[in-house]
Amino acid sequence: MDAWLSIGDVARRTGMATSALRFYEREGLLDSSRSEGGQRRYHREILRRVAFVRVAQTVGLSLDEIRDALASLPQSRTPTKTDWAHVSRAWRPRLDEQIANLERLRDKLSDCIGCGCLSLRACALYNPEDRAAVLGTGPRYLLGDGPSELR
Amino acid sequence: MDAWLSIGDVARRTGMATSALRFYEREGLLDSSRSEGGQRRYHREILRRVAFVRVAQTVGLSLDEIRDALASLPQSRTPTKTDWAHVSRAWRPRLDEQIANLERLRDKLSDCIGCGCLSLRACALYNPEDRAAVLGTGPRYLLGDGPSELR
DNA sequence: GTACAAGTTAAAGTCAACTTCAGGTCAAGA
DNA sequence: TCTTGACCTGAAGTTGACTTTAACTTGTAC
Repeated sequence: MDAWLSIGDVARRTGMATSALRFYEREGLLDSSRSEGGQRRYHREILRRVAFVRVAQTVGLSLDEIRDALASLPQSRTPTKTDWAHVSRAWRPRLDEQIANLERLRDKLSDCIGCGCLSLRACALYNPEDRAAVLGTGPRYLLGDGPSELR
Repeated sequence: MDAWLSIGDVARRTGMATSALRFYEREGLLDSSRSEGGQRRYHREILRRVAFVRVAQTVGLSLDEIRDALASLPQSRTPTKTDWAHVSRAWRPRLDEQIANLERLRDKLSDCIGCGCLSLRACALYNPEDRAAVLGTGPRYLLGDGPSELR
């Protein structure tokens, strides 16, 4: 029972594809040491880090934003639960805002379906401020389309 | 004051780029007749159709889904307000579900930030069912990044 | 000691929804 | 008539987050 994890181990335990783990490393989100032969060897701490990335994506952060968030963690020591809690606290208002946007959209929609207008600027729905109330740039996953092991 | 609209007219009046209008036509979302010289000539009805597409996108439908929705409109006659209202009525439960997903995510997040866990499957947040609660595949627009005229 | 699963890389491919480009043609006002 | 802006097409490019492929190397179980 070795102390390190191979990339396959991490993939199995996080549900990520190995290609995604390598990609995250290239993107500076993850780090690894290497075996003599050049294969990746991970510390268990990596599991929490991957979990953080996954959850952050679910909340709607881009990999760039996640990288920044990870960079704000203490470099000198292994992050504690408190450290993780601290960085993820910023997500809450973000979610609140997304919810509020959707609710406004829903309410307008109720009005506009009633009148059947949908007529460009006359209609409150046809408003660029509301665009991307729902969508953003982010992971391509749809429901039920996550990493294979969890499917 | 001609009865038809050129692609530029439609672009100005809907806020879409002409390239997007041509793209939608290739994708079977819009239709046009042609001038003698081969330029697109649109009926005023196109404006409502474009509005429908835009609003449907805001709600989170893919162009594929929008095409299907448009196909369900009466073919033989020009759609009435009631027809439009009918197809867009299906959006409401969709929005409700998106909002519910986000709210569940937010509540879990509150719990999990409290405990600072974020520890893979032990944590309620690390759950593929919740993936893409926030995001979907859709337009690349971000807030303030809509068609140029409306910017 | 050997087979074979698991790992390595760089580069190219995927997807959705468009935009941009190159190289032309059309149409409307002076 | 001429000029110039608007329009045409097909093909290639863009973005983010990955996956796939090809060609090769490592590590481990028997």
